[in-house]
Amino acid sequence: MKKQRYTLNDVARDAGVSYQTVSRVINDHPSVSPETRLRVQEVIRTLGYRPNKVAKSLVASQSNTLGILTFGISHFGPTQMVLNIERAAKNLGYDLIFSNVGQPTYDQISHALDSLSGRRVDGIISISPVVGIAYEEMLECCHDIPVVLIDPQFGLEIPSVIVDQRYGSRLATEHLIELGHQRIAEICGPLNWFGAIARHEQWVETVHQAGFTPMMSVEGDWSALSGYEAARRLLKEDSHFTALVVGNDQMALGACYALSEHGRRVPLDVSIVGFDDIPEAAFFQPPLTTVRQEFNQLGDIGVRYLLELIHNPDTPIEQHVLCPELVVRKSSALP
Amino acid sequence: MKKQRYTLNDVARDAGVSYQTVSRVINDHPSVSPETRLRVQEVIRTLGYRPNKVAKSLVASQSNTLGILTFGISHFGPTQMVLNIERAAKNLGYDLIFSNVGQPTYDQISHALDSLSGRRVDGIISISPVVGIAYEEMLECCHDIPVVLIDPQFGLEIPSVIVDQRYGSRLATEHLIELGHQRIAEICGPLNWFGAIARHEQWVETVHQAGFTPMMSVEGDWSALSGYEAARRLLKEDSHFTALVVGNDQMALGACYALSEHGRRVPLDVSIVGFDDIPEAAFFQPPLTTVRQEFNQLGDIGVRYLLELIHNPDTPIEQHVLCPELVVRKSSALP
DNA sequence: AAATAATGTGTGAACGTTCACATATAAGTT
DNA sequence: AACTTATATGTGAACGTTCACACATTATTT
Repeated sequence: MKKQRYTLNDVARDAGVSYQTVSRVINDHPSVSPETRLRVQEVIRTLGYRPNKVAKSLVASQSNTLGILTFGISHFGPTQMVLNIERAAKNLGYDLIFSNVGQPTYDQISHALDSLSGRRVDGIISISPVVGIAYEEMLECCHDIPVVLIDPQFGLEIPSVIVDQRYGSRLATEHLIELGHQRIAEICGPLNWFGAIARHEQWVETVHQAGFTPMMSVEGDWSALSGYEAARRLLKEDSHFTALVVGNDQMALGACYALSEHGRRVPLDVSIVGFDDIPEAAFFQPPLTTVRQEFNQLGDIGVRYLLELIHNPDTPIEQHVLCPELVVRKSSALP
Repeated sequence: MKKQRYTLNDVARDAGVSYQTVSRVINDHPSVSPETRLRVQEVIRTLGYRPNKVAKSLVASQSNTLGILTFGISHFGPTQMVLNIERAAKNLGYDLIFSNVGQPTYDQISHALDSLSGRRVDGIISISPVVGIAYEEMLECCHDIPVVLIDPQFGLEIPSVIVDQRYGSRLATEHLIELGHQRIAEICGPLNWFGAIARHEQWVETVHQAGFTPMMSVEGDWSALSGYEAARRLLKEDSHFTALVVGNDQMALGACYALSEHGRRVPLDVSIVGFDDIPEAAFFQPPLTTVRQEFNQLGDIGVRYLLELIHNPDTPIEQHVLCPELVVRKSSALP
């Protein structure tokens, strides 16, 4: 009943050669005569034989598999990156084992890494924008498997790819200041995210540098709902702002809604700048001025870097930095 | 330099037992004396030994791995499902190999399936809302690996989990008709998606059943941009509609934008109903009336069903059907 | 003509596990 | 005292590959 899985030996028997010859055919080894090669290929086709990659991995002690570790991919950025990483990996002959971690606790992370390490992945790419465990502890769990971090803390001596969040935040805030805004409030992302911290700190700094005082800042969780609630709190407690820097586009949407609920028009009464440039941002009402991050590139570069590390352990450790860019639309205007 | 990977034998040597005993300790086999067990566990800890799952898979000819096949997860639904499937699988001790297929062509799909099958995944869960290859061909590629389809065509004798799209579409259209709308247009999803087809057909049917004639229908690609463009075409070519059924929430956002650009107010001049209930939909302006789909449940049920099929091949083949539900907000009103 | 090189093919071992046994000791039963 | 049963441990084989060789055969050089 159960359909038999064929092996090298089955093919070898049918083709009248040894298993080694079949192996050579599969791996495109040159020293096989054209006739034999053809005959073997024919048998492979008729039998529907597929090489067992598990066995291959065992003997080669490399799996042609990459592990990807994420900390919640419900957000736009991580999702995009997972997709791009998968594509980049597939193009280079690697499969992807996907592991998401609900809470960035030591236990959960080390368990996930153990699992990947047990599967003998050749490398791990970790989308770790969250304050979780120290990189050293992470490496500990991975033993000698190379790891590339995406979007971790800025300035670490770790193989990683990051977006210059401070630069992006400065772009957003300076844009508002140049328009003439002086009373700028903020809705920031969860402050256990490196990116959220960096943007928040830079917002404070940029406002100060312009000679003004930062107004109130409320923390959201990236969701539109939290943006809505944050904006309501802002309106209640420190409502004289004329501009609002928001940690991502979804929260900006929620904030817009809260503002219009209170009769504050965007951008006439309040200017708003978001972050990410999700595809929908251009169709918000009004279309959202935002800071674009090239998530696709992040993923691509990350995979490429990881493969370099795998194939040559002496690849220098560095932090690839990408620059975000300001996209001006209609949600920001003169005060 | 290269850190040695330890094996059963290394642990056995250090603990002064045979490799088999170590194996027993790892697999919680009962017949190991408490002292020996403790001693072995101690050695495992100090050595930092991790069992090689590749070797285990080889001998057990099962990998504790599930393959997940997607056809573009940039959309909200698939993304949610991948996350949930991963969580459900992890809870049950399975890892996930993630494979995304750019274009649903036979070559790409069969290549992806070959790859999964070569990795000896125990089962495959395919988020296949797209007219791709026939299920029979798919099974062909998978040999005897169980497959569960998520969101495929309705009414097939295939292990699958689907949302009753026709029911959802009827909900949306009837809601508009009950409000008094007679001239209802549509922006549908790409018509190579089963869900888009079902919703479209049901829209036509429901409008007819009410005694009216369906107005123009334009096809989008699920993106807000395509919704915008579709609405503009609608406004240009058949503009007397008072209501609009849109294939998903993103396109609805784009459509709203196009309408307000043309001075048509939502819902005063045109009512709009979307699909999906993405978390942002409640914060559109106006908040979007939409049909909610429980993507989380889809994933959960899919995994559970797949595992049943894996453990008991005689599990009856069925199509789990989930019902969507209408969420009425402010984008729909009396004409 | 003999020595060397290139080509095609086959053999044994290894990768790190688990499975099916075999064995040894201790404990319980007739 | 002799048989059965239970417990704890060890041994050989197997999973399906690849690697490092060894061995023919043919082609090329000296």
